[in-house]
Amino acid sequence: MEKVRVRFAPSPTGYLHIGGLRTVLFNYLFAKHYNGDFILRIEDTDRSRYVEGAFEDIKESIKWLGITWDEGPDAGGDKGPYFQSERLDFYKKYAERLVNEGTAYKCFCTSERIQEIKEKQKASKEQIRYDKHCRNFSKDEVAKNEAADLPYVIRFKVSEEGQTKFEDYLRDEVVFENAQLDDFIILKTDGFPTYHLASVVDDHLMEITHVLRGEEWISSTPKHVLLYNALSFKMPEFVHLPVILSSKGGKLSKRDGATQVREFMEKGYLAEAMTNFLVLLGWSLDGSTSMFTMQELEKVFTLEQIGKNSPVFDIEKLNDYNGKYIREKSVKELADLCYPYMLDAGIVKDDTEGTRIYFESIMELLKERLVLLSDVVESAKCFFIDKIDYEDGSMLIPKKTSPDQVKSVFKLSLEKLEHLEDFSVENLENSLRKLIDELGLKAGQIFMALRITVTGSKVSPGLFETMSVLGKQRCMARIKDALAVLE
RNA sequence: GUCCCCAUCGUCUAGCGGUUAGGACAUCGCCCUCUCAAGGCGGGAACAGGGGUUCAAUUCCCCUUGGGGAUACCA
Repeated sequence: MEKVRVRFAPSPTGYLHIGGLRTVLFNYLFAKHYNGDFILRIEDTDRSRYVEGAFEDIKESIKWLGITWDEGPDAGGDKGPYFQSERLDFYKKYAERLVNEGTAYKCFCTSERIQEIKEKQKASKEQIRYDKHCRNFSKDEVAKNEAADLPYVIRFKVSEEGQTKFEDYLRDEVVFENAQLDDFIILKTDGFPTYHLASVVDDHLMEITHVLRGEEWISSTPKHVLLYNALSFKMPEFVHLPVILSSKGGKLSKRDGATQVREFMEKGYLAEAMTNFLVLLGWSLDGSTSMFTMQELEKVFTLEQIGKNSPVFDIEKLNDYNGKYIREKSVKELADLCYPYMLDAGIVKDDTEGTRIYFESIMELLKERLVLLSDVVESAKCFFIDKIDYEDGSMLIPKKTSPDQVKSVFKLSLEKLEHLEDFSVENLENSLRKLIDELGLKAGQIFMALRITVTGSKVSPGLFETMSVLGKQRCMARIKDALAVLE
């Protein structure tokens, strides 16, 4: 088997979409599985849609998963350049060759004229397509237009009969009637190629063996096939990956929440979770294995197990993965990952060793409870703030408990804690449980009152663990504060 | 409208003619328990419909329906 060479060819017209990242993953895994090359090529042939920063974002998003490209921007390679805007001569050469051979022609129609016929066709409910006005110009007519310096595009001359077919790896033969195809443009007025020409020429020149791309390309593949044949290029294997759908129907869009890779990074999704989630969107090993490392995936990933139905993006599942991978991290790793969120939120101001150590002890408690790294801000806040707002104090009184009972518990707790030298989880639990026994109260209620006192929330890690981490000073101060509010 | 693709629990999927149709997420119940998680145990939940082919169809073929995609001098 010849060496596998695949490419991911994004256009820098926006930040990388989550669906694009999946395409990257599939390409990469396929290449690595067969010891092949993964190439990154930038399809910047639409100057009007260029978005500043998109190129950087695409690179960063890919690298986030730990994926690198063997050839492409920054990596180099002997099939470059890897920006299509720097390869204009190639496209021009091939376009002209097609014109000379009579399989393409110059079209001098103005966009106004095209617009006009389109509207007419729309009104009479005809198929919308080019009317082939310039298709059969005589040499003289063409020469006259050229002499007049009229701007032109180059169109591919599609046969009016017959069919164009190709093999798609996932769905066998796909057939299109040529009559359905338009005389599509391959070179624009500005001398830039359209996607069709550019990708075919580049895939050939870069010796791409397999084209793994989104399913939305199926309907333009016959155009590519026509080009491959006209240019006598060897056809790559086509693998059209089903697109990721929204749970609300249709393509994944902003209305579904995050769609850009960047947003997931910022919210604190782990690359491991994203990789796992994404690879299982349309691929499965055996229907039961659900956690893979990148290395394992490289070993087991093959095309045979790719499904052909469009999967729905299920954020719940991604969240589940994220929680699982968070729990697999060491406390140290997790603390490093979470600390920037604390800094960003302004909850911790410094990055001293002391704060770090304190933060790690907090992470020990939060580890089991985080879904997103960014959740740390809300959960860890109470460990850093100076005062907790108890409002009018009513939040401190659990159901079926009187204010007096709470007050006496607080007072007695203070006494007990005062004498507690070692604020260990064990000591805290022993002494507080003993206190409740002595008073003949229900543990749940009292612990809840203390929890709210100490954390300001009804939800927290274990009370004794939390108090132990907070330390004697803070706990006592907060109970005193709470007591003051109740008095 | 036209063309193309797809079709197993709510979701991701296993299944590649004969299975009590399996797993995961979500959901529900129970256990653990100071709340919330995590964890453990258990429950409900699917072959879109109709024709064929076959001794036998979830599985192969056709139609219908449903969903998706494409219809640009965008990729």
